[in-house]
Amino acid sequence: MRVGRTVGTPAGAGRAVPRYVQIADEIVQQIRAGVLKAGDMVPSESELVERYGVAGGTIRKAMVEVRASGLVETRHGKGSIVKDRPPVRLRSSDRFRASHRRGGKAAYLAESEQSGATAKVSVLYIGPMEAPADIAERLGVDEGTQVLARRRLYFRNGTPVETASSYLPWDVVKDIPELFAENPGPGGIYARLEDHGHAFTEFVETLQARPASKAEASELALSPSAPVIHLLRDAVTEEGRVVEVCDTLMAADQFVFQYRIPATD
Amino acid sequence: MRVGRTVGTPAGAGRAVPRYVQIADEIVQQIRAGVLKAGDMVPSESELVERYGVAGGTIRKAMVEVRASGLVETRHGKGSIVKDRPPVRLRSSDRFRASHRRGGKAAYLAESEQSGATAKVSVLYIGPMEAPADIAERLGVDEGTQVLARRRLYFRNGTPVETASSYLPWDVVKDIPELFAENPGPGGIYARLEDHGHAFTEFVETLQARPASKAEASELALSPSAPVIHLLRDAVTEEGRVVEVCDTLMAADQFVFQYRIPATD
DNA sequence: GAGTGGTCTAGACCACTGA
DNA sequence: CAGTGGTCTAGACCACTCA
Repeated sequence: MRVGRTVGTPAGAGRAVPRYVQIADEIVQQIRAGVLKAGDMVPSESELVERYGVAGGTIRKAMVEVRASGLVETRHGKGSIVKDRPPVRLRSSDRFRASHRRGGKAAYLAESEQSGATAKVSVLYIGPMEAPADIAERLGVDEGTQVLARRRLYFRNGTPVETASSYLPWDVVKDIPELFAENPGPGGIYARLEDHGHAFTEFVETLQARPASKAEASELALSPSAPVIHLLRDAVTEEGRVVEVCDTLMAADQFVFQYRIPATD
Repeated sequence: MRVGRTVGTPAGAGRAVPRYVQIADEIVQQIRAGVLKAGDMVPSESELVERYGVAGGTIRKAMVEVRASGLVETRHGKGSIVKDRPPVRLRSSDRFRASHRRGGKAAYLAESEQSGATAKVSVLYIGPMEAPADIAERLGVDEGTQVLARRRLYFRNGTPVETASSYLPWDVVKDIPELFAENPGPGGIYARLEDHGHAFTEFVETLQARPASKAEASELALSPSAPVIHLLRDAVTEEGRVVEVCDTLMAADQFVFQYRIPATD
């Protein structure tokens, strides 16, 4: 099949930056400049083919780039829509201050109020579960031991931004009925644990950033391989016991993390 | 042009998972399983075309996926090589313990020793610089004010993993000649600052993950849009003054962060 | 059912690498 | 120079969305 480069510009020719990158940049610029506003539809691929006078595959690659910028969300039979600019949320280590719990605010809602965004929590599952290996190790129990799992999905302005799974040893939770409820009451589950004599000394958070898997991307409505933050938090009591492990996965573009590290020994 | 689906499996047909994803997964599995070891070349694209009996474009897309996994590095006229598995480095907030500084170890080398990897630091620039806006704000000086900048590039096993830029107000550094040296001596620059009466109360770290820009990707030898961690650290003294801001950019696949958060108020 | 994105093919031409 | 990855085309067929 004799094609393409008989007419027009040379294919991979003396051009430094590929055509599809140029096109992607132009589209991204239009969004940043406000020519395309949040909620607007990006022109359809066939329309872009016409406008730029290139083949469909080229537009296709350009749109992959545009999606990678995170400014756009594409849905199959519909098209691409310019996303609301994610007003990032500060996730401060201060959210674990004991006074917040005594003040009756759960960490999540306490923060959302500050930034003035609509927050929603959807409970996916609360109940017994066999502890996965990594969680079991952190809780100091054997793999497969029954623990209480609390899986939630957090929304912000209607879009899912975070999945969180808490795991607690059964002997810790069995006498605390609130921990089996969707809403554990003022101050959240940490406040309930404190009510029952579990005094915390520290929380240990471990984070890692990596590209989202396909499954994670669809759950958080991200473009595949957009960065996500995987965070594991151990809640440690005075006895040195880990009474909760919280495993959360976040859309990286939605969060900024802040930690205050005491300089004294 | 009548094509493809006259023979073999249907194109986008009743198949749930696209062929290129299947192929990508197979290749990734081979790497994870050790069939392809670190340093091995992945078969060339034309070889894969033959082996899987698909068109070049399909293999091409599969390889994009494989690259996104971060297990492979592709170079133009050469091919794709299986990367050394990044032995991730734990970046613990404990590295700022005062006892480490008094013990004479700089934070970076103190940690590298633990994990037994070859570390190298390359100094890119040490000298005066006009403070960029965000840095100036954190230091509490006007934008454009002269500050001391210390730009370094950190290597691990020969590959660059982190760029770090420290900024210090000029009045703080002008009497501390060690801060102008490539090697500021035992305990690093924080130890020198303490020697000169700057007692630290805390360090505040702010992190965000995002895809690397093209420029950052090339500086850190990453595939473009691989995730990076952008970390800003303020060093706060007893007087409440920020005497250093450290701006670092890290290849996300090389680091795990750990923070201990005191539960008491 | 018209329109949109998603997958795939077959083939051309280019740029880079290394013997 | 031969071999490899990178860009591009033109066109087919599919699945999803929505009126």
